[in-house]
Amino acid sequence: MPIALVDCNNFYVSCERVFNPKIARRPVVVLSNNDGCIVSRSNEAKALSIQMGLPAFKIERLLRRENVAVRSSNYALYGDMSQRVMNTLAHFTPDMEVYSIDEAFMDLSGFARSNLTEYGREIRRTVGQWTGIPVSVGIAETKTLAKIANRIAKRSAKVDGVFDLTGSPYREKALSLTDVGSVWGVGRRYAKFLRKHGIKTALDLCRTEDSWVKKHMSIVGLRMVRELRGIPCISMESAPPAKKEICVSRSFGKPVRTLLEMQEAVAAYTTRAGEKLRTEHSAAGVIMVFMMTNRFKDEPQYSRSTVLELPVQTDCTQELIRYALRGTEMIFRKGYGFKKAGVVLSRIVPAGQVQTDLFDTRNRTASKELMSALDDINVRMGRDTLKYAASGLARSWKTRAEKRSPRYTTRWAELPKV
DNA sequence: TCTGGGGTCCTAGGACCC
DNA sequence: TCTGGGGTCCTAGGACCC
Repeated sequence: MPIALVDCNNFYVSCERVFNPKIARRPVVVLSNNDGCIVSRSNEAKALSIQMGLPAFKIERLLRRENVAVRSSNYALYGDMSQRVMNTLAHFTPDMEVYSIDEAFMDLSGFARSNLTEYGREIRRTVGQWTGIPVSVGIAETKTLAKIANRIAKRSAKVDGVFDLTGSPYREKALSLTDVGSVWGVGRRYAKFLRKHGIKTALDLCRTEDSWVKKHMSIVGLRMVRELRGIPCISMESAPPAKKEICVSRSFGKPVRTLLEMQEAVAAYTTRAGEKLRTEHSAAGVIMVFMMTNRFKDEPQYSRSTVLELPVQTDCTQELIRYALRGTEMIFRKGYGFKKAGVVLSRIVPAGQVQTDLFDTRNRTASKELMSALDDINVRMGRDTLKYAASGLARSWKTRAEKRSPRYTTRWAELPKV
């Protein structure tokens, strides 16, 4: 059962380049929210040894000296480009799993008899032509091996972006060239632990005894090792399961010091969480609010959260905000400079299976109609066209994004001009 | 001045039940 | 001296992913 992993190269940077060919040859980086850390790098930027996740302010001089193009994150653009890529991929197989914003697994079972490398090249060519985004394709018997094949496809100049490992005599060779820390499912902690026990490559891990793996890395680790041996243990998920938690949190553009500002921010995050909840057609029974100071600053620290139970599971923003504001008031303390806050919705059920309450006084039909009218308008006219006053107008705490490119594909006013 | 955001799964241990 | 056995449910914490 061959599986392909298609992964966009340097995805955020590639999106920026599609609409701005001038930066096609320059080193480019994209920053996280608040223009904080490096989250995407062009190959030229990687060649300058700019590390993933590095705070941008620490390498300001280097960025200037090397004439690196720096962009804020533009999620509206990346989300839309991602959809275009996924729509394109859907032409090539009936069975695929969108794994993240820039990756998809594709079941190629029906194509086992054809030349998979050739098919991979066609996928790559088509995505490039239709969207402008360069992708790499790795093909193998399991997801974990497809990940490794993809990594080789990206790195080796010889294979030109497509690498098929199915039934390959090179599997052992490929595994021996893969650092154990690069295996899908091995994070920093496990990598350190494994190296300490002399397991340095994917091949070493592949040859480790089941019982040892199970004991030290649980059933999850065992699945991973089996996958390395070519035994599929992680299946394709064509429809994403409903979310069990919905979290919206942000760092503030500047420290928040007053309860009013904090409540505005929490109300705004709750609004977003409610929107997510409704696109899932779900309702939540619990809301958690949290806030924290800046742990990198040598200042008094404070971090707290509180959990509020809703009397009836709901998807109504108004109701969620009321509880969120109450929670905010409970845990807010004056005298601190807050850096970040957020809300987490949980105990989530399908909206149609809400457990009703005999003493419930709310008019649920009316609020349902209100929410769907609100969502309609905001989808059609742009986010926050209508918003709750509780989320504030000035929004002094807003996330910084000083170098954001236009939202070329999702706002009429920002369409590229030719 | 300046350090991201959003998820999932598994396990151990406690509470509780008979 | 000596204090059962087996099960479920829930939560916190730890690991991972992008």
